[in-house]
Amino acid sequence: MSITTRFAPSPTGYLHIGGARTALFSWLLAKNKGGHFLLRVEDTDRERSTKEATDAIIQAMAWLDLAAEGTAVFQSERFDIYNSHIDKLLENGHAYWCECTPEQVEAMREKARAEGKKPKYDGRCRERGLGPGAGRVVRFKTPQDGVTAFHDMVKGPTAVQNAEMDDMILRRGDGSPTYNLAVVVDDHEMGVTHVLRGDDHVANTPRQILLYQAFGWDVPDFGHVPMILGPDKAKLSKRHGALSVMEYKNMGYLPEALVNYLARLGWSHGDQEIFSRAELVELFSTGHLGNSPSVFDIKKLEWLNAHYIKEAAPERLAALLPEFITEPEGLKLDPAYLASIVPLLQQRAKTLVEMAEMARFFLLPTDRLVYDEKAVADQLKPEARQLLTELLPLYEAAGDDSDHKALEAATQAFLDERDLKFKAVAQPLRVALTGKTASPGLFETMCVLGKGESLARIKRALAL
RNA sequence: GUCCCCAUCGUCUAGCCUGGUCCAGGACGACGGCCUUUCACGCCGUUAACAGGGGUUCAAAUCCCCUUGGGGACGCCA
Repeated sequence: MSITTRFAPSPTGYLHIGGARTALFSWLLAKNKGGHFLLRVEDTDRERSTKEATDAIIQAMAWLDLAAEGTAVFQSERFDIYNSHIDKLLENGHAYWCECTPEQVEAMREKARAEGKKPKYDGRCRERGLGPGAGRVVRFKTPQDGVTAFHDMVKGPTAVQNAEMDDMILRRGDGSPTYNLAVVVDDHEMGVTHVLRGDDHVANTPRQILLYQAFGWDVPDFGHVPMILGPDKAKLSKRHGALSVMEYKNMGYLPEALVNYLARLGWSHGDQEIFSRAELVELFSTGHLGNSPSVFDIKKLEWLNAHYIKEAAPERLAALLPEFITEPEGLKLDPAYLASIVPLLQQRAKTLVEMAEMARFFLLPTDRLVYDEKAVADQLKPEARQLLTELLPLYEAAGDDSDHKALEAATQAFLDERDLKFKAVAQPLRVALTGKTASPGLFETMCVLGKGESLARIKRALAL
């Protein structure tokens, strides 16, 4: 039998790391079983939900390649459906009208807290047989004894005393449905068979199961994924830095690196660290989801990103690079040129931001190349200048399409004649070509720059 | 406060269900080395954990209990 999973974010902000991970796990669970993955936007709270957030979430999921099937379900468009279901519960005696005000309920909770008990609504309208009325809410008649149990896909057998739960509100005073009601109705109507969500929802699960039972519906399988923590082991939050998935995009991470990292955070398959998307789909199972919270480690993400940068096609990276280049005016940014630079940087850059910085000296026209003062002072001393001057005709004589090996051989021969070590010219030449003391291989760099540009740079350096 | 959950190297984790093959394996990081025209890559090595205490057992990281520590939930938010 085919399964259906879903991701159900609330559009009150961007897609954050934790949400992205549950979306990924839900997506993987569906794909692993050849099932369906759906998206539902939980925007019943009109105050806090925005169109921008909805778009941002969908965009982030697309970036991670976690697209859902069909079009998203918007809860805000389904209030009539929820209300008709609430009516059914009212009719079959599983729900009742309550006229207590928020203040009164708060007072009850305070009282319970003061007595050292769990703060709950005390059920005082439960048997009053009230009908509809302005400002009145509909509450669920939670069984007062017994246990609600379920088998969590991640945590295993789980049970909650019904007495721990109070009579939750299903319909607010303004007529809008609440989260638990809407979720149950939608999951049922969307045919959701497996619900994978954050740990913070565990307490909702028994309430929702009670609703399924009141409706007489099949209960889906539930799984609760532990949270992601910051380096201080507290819940991951803004003060830990980037939370939004798209911020990682902007920091130069590749989507496959983030996906691999997230997959491995809380899930494992033996000792394997690197997973292609196909492997993830094939190997994923909820049985190997961990059940303790994990700390987000940017260093490991960086390592994975470096790995995927090395593996990526240069053309793809070249296409992504321009948006990371600061002050691009007057820079040489044509795709073919960028694609020739990228292979020299793939072994060196951990992010596209770094790659863009490293690429900069390639992109600047000769007259705008920035020479590091200390590098010039240290490396372009008179003897070094003399050598570069003598080297110039050698490079001028080289063919336009000389490969880097030929250039290196020519340089080596020049040095051999003078009984000099390679080191005698390496750093001076590097500074002349790049303005810096650190760069990709000299001759590869010269080949990418081209003969004309390389010569011009050496000449400019000699004139400094 | 009440209820629930969790607990292996600094971090992610394997192992735990089905006790012995674990003086606990892998990876990231850190540190050291090799390679080397710089920076990187790569390669090699070092570092470092079963939270504590009781049981059960011939044998416990693995099972049970307690303690401690951490987290979550208790909304007319989702």
